[in-house]
Amino acid sequence: MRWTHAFLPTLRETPAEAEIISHKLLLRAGIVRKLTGGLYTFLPAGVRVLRKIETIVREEMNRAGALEVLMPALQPPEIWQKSGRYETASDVFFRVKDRARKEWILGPTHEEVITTLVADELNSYRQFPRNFYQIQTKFRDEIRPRFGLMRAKEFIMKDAYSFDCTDEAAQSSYQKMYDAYTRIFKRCGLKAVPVEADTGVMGGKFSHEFMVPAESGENEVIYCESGGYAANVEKATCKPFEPVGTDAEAALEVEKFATPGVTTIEDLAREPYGVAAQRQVKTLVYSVESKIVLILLRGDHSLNEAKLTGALGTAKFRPATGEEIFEALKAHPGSLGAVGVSHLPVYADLALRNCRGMTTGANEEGYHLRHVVTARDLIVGHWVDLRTVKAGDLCPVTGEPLKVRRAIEVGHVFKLGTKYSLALDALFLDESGKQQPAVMGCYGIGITRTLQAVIEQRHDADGILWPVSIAPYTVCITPLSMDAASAVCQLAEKIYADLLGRGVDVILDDRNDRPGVKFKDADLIGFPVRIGIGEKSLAKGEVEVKQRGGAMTLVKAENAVSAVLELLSACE
RNA sequence: CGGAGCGUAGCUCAGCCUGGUAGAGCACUUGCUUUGGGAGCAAGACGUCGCAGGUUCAAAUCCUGUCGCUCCGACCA
Repeated sequence: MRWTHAFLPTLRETPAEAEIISHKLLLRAGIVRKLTGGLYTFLPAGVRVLRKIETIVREEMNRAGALEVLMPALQPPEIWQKSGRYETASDVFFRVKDRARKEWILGPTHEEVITTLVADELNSYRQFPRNFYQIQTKFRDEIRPRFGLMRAKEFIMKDAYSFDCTDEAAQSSYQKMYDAYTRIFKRCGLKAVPVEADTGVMGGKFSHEFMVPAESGENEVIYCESGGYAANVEKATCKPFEPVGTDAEAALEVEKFATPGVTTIEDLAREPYGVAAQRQVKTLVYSVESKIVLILLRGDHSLNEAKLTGALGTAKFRPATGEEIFEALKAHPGSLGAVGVSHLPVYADLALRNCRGMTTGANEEGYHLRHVVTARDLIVGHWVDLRTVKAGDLCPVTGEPLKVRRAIEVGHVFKLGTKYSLALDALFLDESGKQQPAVMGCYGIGITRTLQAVIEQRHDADGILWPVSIAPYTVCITPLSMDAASAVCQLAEKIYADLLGRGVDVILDDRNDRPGVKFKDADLIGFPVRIGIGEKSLAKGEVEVKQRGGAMTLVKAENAVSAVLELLSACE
């Protein structure tokens, strides 16, 4: 490609709309342009990167035995009603109506579609296992699109769906995808780490997210430096806490004491009371599908709503209002407690188990209760893990202190089980002639998000550092004169032709611009290798071969092509 | 949906407080010079100041409404 023929509109200044570095570089390097919030046009260079990522994904999916299909973006609401997600996922739907005023959904994902296909086409255990994948534009009515391609209304996703006859076979399908993902991100030049993840509204047994560590990431990952444990904060657990209190305290009776004006954990922790937060029981009141539920945590711990969703079996909950709380406990927030409460369901975090000498609200303004023994004084219906793990907690595997960092989710693998196959009748006859539901898994990669994540992870002060595998062009030739008669220009043309002949994605910067402009643009766009041809070095028969972000070497002009080919293969 | 900020040339922004002929830098066009890290000089083109009302002799500027964008939060496979 000749630069003058390519369309590479680089920006010297950063558009005001971009906040994070990858978003700024997407715009400055001429990869995308915004149409409106959450909707982007991919410019030619962006399309080239996108296609290369897709090619890597296709190669690895095919290698793992998956088969490519292409499903409609437009979906009928009926299949969503059948799966039960018409309600639970409705917030993300873009809906459209046809001329007969029938409603359609722009697909946010495709479990319902693929399961419908499988229900029709696969009827015998002999036809399994199967894994179908597609690369498709998905539509989600995000509450707040942000950071360019990171969270958009419309984005390109690779999703794969596996169907197996047994749980063990499904496990093996899951592992194949997990391994394929590891290879895909590596080939894209990304350091992505698999972490244990919450399954959320997808449902299912367990899942892993592939995370790219980045300050701008929207997720928090809890990890152990030993490498033995990593999980999304929504899912993360830690080594169990030792119960608070002593055997002597177990014998003390509950005692009400005056705490005028005390309404927070911090108030009670201060003098004159001096009750350490970990000695307190925090009482939260939630409205769960219109019913009031109490949630208890240690005073120094905080609630993890993802875990609460799992414990309750529904995501339809919210903190109760002041009126609801008063109606339920005849007390206001600040003095709440669960001692003696038997008329409401109580969910308590495991860290409270067998604690003694605890203090909690008395359900009476200005009073608290001390010497509370959780096993004796609380009527707990459900002991569950409800706590948000934080840095410094101990690793459940090694016992080392855990750390936390932010990350971008680029891939997610789920073991779904039979939720969708049962709902949408993806049944088959097993060897004994018995009808069984297919065991499913689903596996997503955000293609457009991956593109941006690469930039987020690979850049310097001058611009992007594309890996050879997905760079829009792998080699940029920068002649410092465009006088057609000059030796510089003629050599540049010769090397350009040679590299093209070798199948290299090469771009020749044939603009009649000053060298500074060419260097800045090449660095900004981030071609992995640049060949500089100028009169000075050419006088000695040499050209410059420079790796983006790396060293520059002088090579004999006649060896330039082989030197570049060698460099490219060393990069892969 | 709550909070904050911003909408003026293709881009970055000034002007607004204190109403009075629409500005700068970069980019663009033409010419000359320049040519190893975003050149210089000269000439030129580019705007219904987001939109709609209102106040006023007069509105980019003041008031009201509205739309859009960005950030924070809630939310989110």
